[in-house]
This record gives sequence, structure tokens and C-alpha cells, in this order.
Amino acid sequence: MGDSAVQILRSNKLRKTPIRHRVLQLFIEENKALSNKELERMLGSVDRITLYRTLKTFEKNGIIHEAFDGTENTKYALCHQACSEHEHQDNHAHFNCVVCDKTICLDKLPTPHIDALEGLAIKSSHLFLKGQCGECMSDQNK
Amino acid sequence: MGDSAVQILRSNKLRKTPIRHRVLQLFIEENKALSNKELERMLGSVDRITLYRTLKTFEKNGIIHEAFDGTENTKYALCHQACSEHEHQDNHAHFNCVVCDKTICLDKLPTPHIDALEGLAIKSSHLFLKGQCGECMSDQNK
DNA sequence: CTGTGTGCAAAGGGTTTGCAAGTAC
DNA sequence: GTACTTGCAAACCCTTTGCACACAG
Repeated sequence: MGDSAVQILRSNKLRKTPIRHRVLQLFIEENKALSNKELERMLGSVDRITLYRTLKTFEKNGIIHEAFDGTENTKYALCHQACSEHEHQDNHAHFNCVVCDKTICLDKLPTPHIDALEGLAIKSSHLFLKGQCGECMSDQNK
Repeated sequence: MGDSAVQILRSNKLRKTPIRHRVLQLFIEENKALSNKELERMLGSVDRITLYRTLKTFEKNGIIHEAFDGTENTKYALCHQACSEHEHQDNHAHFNCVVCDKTICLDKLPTPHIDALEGLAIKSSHLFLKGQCGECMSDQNK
């Protein structure tokens, strides 16, 4: 359980460094999309640039995928299915809370599959929803 | 016809300045989403900062809407329906060509309407497709 | 030991803010 | 004339690049 981060690194032939291990564990524990800034805050003493590079490396290896949510802060989320290099399978929607800015994967809501349309060759589709998450709705009622 | 830019400005109670007029006309003529950078190039001699402010003003007035396309360059497109301030109605998908980076509105492809899901209150949904546009497919065959 | 990862400094690009001068009404 | 708009400078933030040192295998 606590070792799945290690397993992910090993199966991707990535060196097991403390930073990579901690970042991966955060993705596993938090179960939501995380931005560079959030990770920086959570990790405390890590170099910002190293984080950028860590995320790029994970993305290239298909460990995480970019979660488009219409905000300026690029967020990444753990790939649940097997994603190979340059072959991401994040065919699900994302939800972004406009109050707390949390972004989560909606694995059960697939993005529409469209092959062609009006003379366009469609390669991928991306869907994101915006609204209020359960916690922020509860807070509102206090 | 050539005056619709003027009409739009007037109906939004915005002063009719040369820059606003030219920017609006470009949106009307080009019929696609435009980024600050593209507008800058097309207009030639306009101050970049003024453009940013012009676009923000138009967006606030519901004249244009942000067209999410998964690229780093924020693009805006003309609102076809009547959008009021803070009440955008851009309930359609967008398409972004990964070759030429052109982004267009797919007015005929509505974004899915979802009210609630897994304890989330959904306010809006956004859908964008990526692929190759007709022109870039033709270029490829040359 | 060798190649990869990290940390720091610096640079690059997009976007915003402050302020004085110019312009629409 | 008054309020809004523009243009310029500077600042801000996010992200990338270069390079020397440190570390995993």
C-alpha cells in the first residue's frame, strides 16, 4: 500500500529519489488534481523548479495527466488506467470547484467520442465541469 | 453590415474608440477565436496592454467569451447569442487544431447539460476537441 | 564510476498595475 | 469639462534553461 509509489517508479524505470517518492505519495493520498503551487506548499522545502521537472517527467511516463479545469494553474492527476508514454488515456471529465479551486477526476463521466465533424479530424476530446463541491456547499450553510 | 461593430459597442454603452472598433471587426470577420498575440499581429501597431484591457472589457460585457482549447494562449471568441454581463451563454464546444493552433466555435455541438453529480453542484460545462482542421489536412497531402 | 536528479541563478513569456497624457461624449 | 481610454514603464507570476554539485544504481 505505502509502497505503490515505489512500484510505480520502478515499473517506469525511474530512479527512486525522495522527492519523486513524496510527490507520488501525495497524488495517491490526496486523490485529486494538484498544481505545482499546491505541491510546493504541501512539501514545504522543495525547490520549485525541481517540482516542475518532476511533474514533466511523470507526465511523459504516463504516471500523471494534465487535468484541464479552465483555471490558470496547471493541475495534474494520477492516471488510473495504464497510460503509456505519449499515449494518455485520460478519457474522463474533470470537475473544478469555483470556491476552493479543488479539481477532481470524474472517472465515471467519459468524454464524448467524436471521430470527425464538419471536415475536422478529431483526435481527442476534453470535458470539464465547474461548480461547487460538497464541502463548499456545507460551508455555505454554516 | 460593416456597422455591426458600432452597434455592439453602442448597445453595451461602450465608447467607440478606434481600437475597440478594429478589434471587434476582426472578431466578426475572422469568425474564429483569437488570442491577444494574434490580435497584436493583425493590428500591427497597437499596444499590447491596451489589447488585454480591451478584451477584458469585452468579456465583462458579454461581447466575447473565453474559448478554452487546452493551449496556454487564452483565446476569445465572439458571443453569438445574447450574453449579459457575468452571464455567458457559451454552451458550445470549441475545436483547436494542433497543427496551426486555430480555435473555432462548434455552435452545433452543445456542451453536456449536467445539474448534479456525486454530490457536486454543477454550474457550467466546457467541452473542447483537439485534432486537425481541414486546411492542415490538405497541406499534409501536398 | 556513470548517468541522472537536484538546487540555484537567471532568463523568458504572458499578464497586471500605476500613472500621466489623450480622447469620447 | 469630465470621465473613460490609451500608452508606456515597471512589476508580478509562472515556467523554462544552463550549469555545477550531489546522488542512485
